[in-house]
Amino acid sequence: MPRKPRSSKSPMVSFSSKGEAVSLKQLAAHLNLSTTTLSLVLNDAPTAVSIPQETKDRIFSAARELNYRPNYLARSLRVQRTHTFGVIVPELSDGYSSMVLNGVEAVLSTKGYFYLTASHLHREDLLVDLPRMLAERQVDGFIAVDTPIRFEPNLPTVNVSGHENVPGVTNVILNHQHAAELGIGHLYNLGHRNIAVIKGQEFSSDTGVRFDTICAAAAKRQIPIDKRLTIQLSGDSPSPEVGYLAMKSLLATGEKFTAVFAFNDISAIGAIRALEEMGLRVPADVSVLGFDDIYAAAFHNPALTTIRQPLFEMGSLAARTLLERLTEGEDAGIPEVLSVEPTLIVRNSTGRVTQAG
Amino acid sequence: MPRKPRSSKSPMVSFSSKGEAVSLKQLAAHLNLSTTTLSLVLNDAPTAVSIPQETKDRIFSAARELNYRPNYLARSLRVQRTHTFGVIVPELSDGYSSMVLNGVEAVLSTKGYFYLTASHLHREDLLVDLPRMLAERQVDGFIAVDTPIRFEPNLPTVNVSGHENVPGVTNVILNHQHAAELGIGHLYNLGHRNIAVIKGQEFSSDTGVRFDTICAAAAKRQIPIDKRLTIQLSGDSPSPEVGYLAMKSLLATGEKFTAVFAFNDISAIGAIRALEEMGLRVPADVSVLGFDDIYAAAFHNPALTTIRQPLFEMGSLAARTLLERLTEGEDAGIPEVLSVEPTLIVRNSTGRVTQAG
DNA sequence: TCGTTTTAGTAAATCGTTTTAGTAGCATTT
DNA sequence: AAATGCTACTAAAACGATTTACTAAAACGA
Repeated sequence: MPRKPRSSKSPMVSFSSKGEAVSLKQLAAHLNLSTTTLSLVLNDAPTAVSIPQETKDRIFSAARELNYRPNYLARSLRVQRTHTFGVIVPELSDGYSSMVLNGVEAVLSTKGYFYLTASHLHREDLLVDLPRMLAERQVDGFIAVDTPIRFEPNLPTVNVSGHENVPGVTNVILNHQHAAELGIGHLYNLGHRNIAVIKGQEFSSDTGVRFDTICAAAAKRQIPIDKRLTIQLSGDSPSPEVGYLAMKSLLATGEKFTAVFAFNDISAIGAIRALEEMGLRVPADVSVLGFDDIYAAAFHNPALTTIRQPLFEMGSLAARTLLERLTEGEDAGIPEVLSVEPTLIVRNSTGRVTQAG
Repeated sequence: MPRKPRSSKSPMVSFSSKGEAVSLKQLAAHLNLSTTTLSLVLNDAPTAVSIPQETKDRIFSAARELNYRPNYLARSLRVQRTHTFGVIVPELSDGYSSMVLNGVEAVLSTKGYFYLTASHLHREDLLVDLPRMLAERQVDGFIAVDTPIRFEPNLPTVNVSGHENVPGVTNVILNHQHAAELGIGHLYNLGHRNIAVIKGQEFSSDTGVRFDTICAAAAKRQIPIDKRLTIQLSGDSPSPEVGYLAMKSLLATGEKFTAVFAFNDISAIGAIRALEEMGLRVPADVSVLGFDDIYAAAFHNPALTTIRQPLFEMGSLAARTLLERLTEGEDAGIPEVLSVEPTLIVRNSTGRVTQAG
């Protein structure tokens, strides 16, 4: 039985080779085949073995000629998978998130995945709304970066630098104890005994462990961290200013110290600025130790000695883990914690202690 | 005619309040209403005036109770709009792109839009493949950042720092002439007459204009840029190293100069490192002028004098423009060029010339 | 009382795919 | 000659919304 005439589309060459998108249905009409056949052939489905090569070639060349582009929306709706992740970060331009994202993207791009980015800016409302909105867009999973989990993780989730123990969430974390050992050990070996510590902002998920492990490493060496030499960052600007202000206020107390263990490179840079403004040279008078090893660290003046976090690797590990959880299924149990190792990078912002503080 | 029995779903209270997603169909069955009615009410369609408030309330509260979440995929497929943009950048962690993205996101998040990010890494294949893949995912438009357009822009496109004249593409660009005037003017006023220039990498879209406008501004002041004092960045690392290497090789030539106009802050920082390694003080012996005003610029040592590009604003302008092109329709004609103004930020890396170079 | 309008909805088509369950025709067994 | 198996396909039902084009009943107007 002949199909009902399709408004005479078939014989026309119709679409210009560089024209608008043509749908599978149009392509099928053009070829006098069913969309079923086209779909099977184009996706190289197992069933397609019975389709003769000649037909396949016809389909392929027509697809090329009419510039057929599958509509991912329709496909995703049908197969219930979007090949898209939702990535939630505090902020984009802090140097930290973008390094992690780089690692995420390096992995995803090789697997045909894309990701939607959303910044929560430390706002509680966004911490619950963004995941919901991303879920409505049917992302296959979440990657959170330094972000508290304020949502029911009913989708596979990996949190980079997450310290909460949420069922269903895999945490990718630095070996903080090792990091503290490296940092305090380095300063200790240089002769420092009065070490100031710049704590992270309250909202940063690393703040707690970072400080605790540093205190433990110091106590272990009989040089407990003095409360009066501890100062906390405040304000959520991603600029060194927060470190600058923190150091200013520490200096104002008049307490003596020969070294500073900063929460991150950004605040270390700010702290150095404050120290130099007071006429203190780095590292001659005060050593400053950073954390993270962002690009700027190596080229700061003085070049920053720092504890390197492998941010790119943490991002790619997060992405690989999420992909695995998706393809392997969760039956095998989901990993709770994946740990990566820090490295001490010695540059010029730390030095041997000269006179007692 | 009664609908065929639906495996007895209707009377059960079924889904737990915090359960899996329920579809509109299920919600409708639960309420003994049609999906049509629900859709009209939930979307507050004009037709819904005839639905009594009582029914509306029933729908709203059931939606809340059963935790109804519209499936954006299905909706987008139907309405042919995804409220999603594709954003194409060279690389994420160069400090530049992420600032622009920040601006983009600030605007999009208030409008219910999301975006997919893709990095082309200056690879020709990705420059043509990524836009196609994003188009298959039915993005509503493109925002490109410092990216050559290697695709038929059959979707509304805005290019930040684009200098090609592609029909259908709106370019958001800095007023380069003004920028060059500010920079050269500043150095000239400080007494500099022998100014070295660090050109950008070949792949950067600003490289050409930046250099030409600088030369023009210098020529206008009778101090034409000497070819032997011009050096070009090479390599696509986003670290200051490229600037360091460039300055090293310039210094190796033995040519004399009292100031350097760098392509951007990153390369300025690298150049300063190279200069200081040679025992030249900045700014006492050589002034260094940066470009962009990334976060690190203010806290570098010495703090960078630089030409500020309003990157955040460029991103948000791009996003606003794209949204407008979408809602207004293209009938009114599309803007070809939107220009933003640079600012001179004077800090400590430039100073009055002391002895003739 | 008859015709019209309003009210309160609904059935079915649609978006562009994938996938399940066939089927018609031919060749090969038994 | 009936049964079986292959080959080369296809019809129709998903996926989960939106939207067009209705309709039955009630209210209203003359």
